[in-house]
Amino acid sequence: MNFFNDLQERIKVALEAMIGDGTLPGGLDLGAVAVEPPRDPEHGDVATNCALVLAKAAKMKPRDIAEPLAARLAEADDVVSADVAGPGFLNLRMTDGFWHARLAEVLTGGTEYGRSDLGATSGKVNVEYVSANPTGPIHVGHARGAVYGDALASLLEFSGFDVTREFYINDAGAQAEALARSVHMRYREALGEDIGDIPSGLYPGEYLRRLGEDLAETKGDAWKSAPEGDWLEPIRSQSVDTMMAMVRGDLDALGIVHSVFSSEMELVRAGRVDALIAELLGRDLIYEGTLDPPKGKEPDDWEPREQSLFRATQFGDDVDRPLKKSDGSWTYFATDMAYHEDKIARGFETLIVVLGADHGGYTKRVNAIVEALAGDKVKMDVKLCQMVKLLRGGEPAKMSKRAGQFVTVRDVVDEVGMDVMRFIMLTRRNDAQLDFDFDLVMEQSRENPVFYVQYAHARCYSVLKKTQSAMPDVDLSAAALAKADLSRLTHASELALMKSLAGWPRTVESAALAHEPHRIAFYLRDLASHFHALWTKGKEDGSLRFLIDGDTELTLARMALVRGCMTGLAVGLGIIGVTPVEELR
RNA sequence: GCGCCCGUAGCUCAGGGGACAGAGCAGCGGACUUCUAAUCCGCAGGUCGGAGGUUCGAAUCCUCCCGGGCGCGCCA
Repeated sequence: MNFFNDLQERIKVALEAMIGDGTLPGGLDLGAVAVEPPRDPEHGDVATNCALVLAKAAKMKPRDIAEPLAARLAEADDVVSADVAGPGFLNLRMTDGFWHARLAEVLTGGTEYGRSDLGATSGKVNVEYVSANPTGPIHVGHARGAVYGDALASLLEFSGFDVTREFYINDAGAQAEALARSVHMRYREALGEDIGDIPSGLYPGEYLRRLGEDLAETKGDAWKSAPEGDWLEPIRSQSVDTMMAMVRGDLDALGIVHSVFSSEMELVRAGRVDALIAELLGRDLIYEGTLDPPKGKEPDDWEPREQSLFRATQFGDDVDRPLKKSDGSWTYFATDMAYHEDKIARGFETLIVVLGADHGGYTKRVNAIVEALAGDKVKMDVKLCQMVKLLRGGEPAKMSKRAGQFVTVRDVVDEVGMDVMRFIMLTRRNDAQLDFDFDLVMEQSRENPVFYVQYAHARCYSVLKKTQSAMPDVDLSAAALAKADLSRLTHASELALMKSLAGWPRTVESAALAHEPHRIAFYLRDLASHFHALWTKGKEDGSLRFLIDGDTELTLARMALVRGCMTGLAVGLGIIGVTPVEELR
């Protein structure tokens, strides 16, 4: 369906024919031949650099390759012209009929338009995202990674990859214990004790009060002054479960559902960390050694300590990494090694991990793990999402009503809605910082991309509805419109819209391969722009309106274009999880 | 000190080996009184942070420098 691929095939066939008749020497590598939209639409519809790429190996001037190739390609019925330009580019211009055929594909494709089997042979893909500590509600800072990961997973699925959406629960570390201690304090509080301020290092959030109260109800004062060893584990376990239920609820408010939740604690309990470390010891990838303190930022309490270290430097990391804390428990890194080993054992061939930018320093480490465990058999891609700056009235929004609290995803979704939250999070590349302006995102104007795109979709819906009531007898279903006489669509603005729609499969493919779902959001804004332009043309020139009294045939052709556009918008919005609304309030 | 990310129009950002570097906002000038008003068109705006290098060709790849962000054992 990606017509650039089809044309690439045609060009290769033509090149091979030229090799066959001696115009070109044999043995050329056609792999570097690119077929893509020219930067400047004035140059044509499709451009290829093949003459430039092949010139050296063929020992020919680019033009001597491009001109006979152009002559061959120009013979095709759907090619208007094939011109050699600039240093040796070959530009193709396609007939209107070619674009009409693309529009028909949109209509017959429907919600599947642009779906491909691109990833069918790539093996299983694991997308791990959010993976927030189960110690409280989801913070707005997590939302970007959540939306990014979710949209990326959808994008990959749409492109034929076998995708698993995974959440890693960090329930075995010090944070989970701090949660348990915090809940224990709330429990004592519920029993009437004056606990004063929650000590630093513990979680002061009000949301833990309820857990303390529940404990007081079920346990009475049994754990009130009992030693920590009696209650730490049961409270940890129970609190993590409660927090995870809350986290899932928060994610649900964002329209995000993971299919696999992996528990760090379960890996530890199943002995997976010990087993892996034994294996790595056997491979001499773990040794006893002492680390130097980091230069330039030496911690005050640094004590040289001989400990077990993983030879991460053999796999591109900057230093070897410790496996045990001084209290004997595993470091985060040690259990994460076991977690990645587990993912690999489950048969994933591509691992994508979405992290906040503040975890950037972890990238090399996790790459080192995967390389050590799977070599180049498993591809690892750590995606960092930069921070989101919340703005209100141009000023930084208050991140806290009071110290210790934070803006939750739930708060923001309640205020602006899921669609706005999701779309805005994809209006920047993941590695660029993002401003989230509460005033702007609620505005109904062109400046607000969510509104702009949804408005285009609503306009499509509206004009179809209007036409149906004006012409009750016509069939405006996609299947019927695909058979309309599309040759009536000849205006430059109509063709521009069809070309934009025809570019969708290529956009999806490239976004999927690059792991960049923001390209979908940018595409949608561009598609919407073409539609709005055509709409306004109809206001300036009555003959360009979609609904033409007395010319049912033309009206049907234009309805096909409108429905095609609506389909394109809906499919794209679907991938990023935004509702294609039928009307605006 | 070291590592990673970023530096593109006044502002916010696309483009990540190809042709004259694009869009939105802000500025200026127009169109549209409606198939839902919030839409559209045009003008103006640039040493792609700087300097070298690779290449037929560099905003894009490499090296160094400058500037900003993040991180740098027993947090995750």
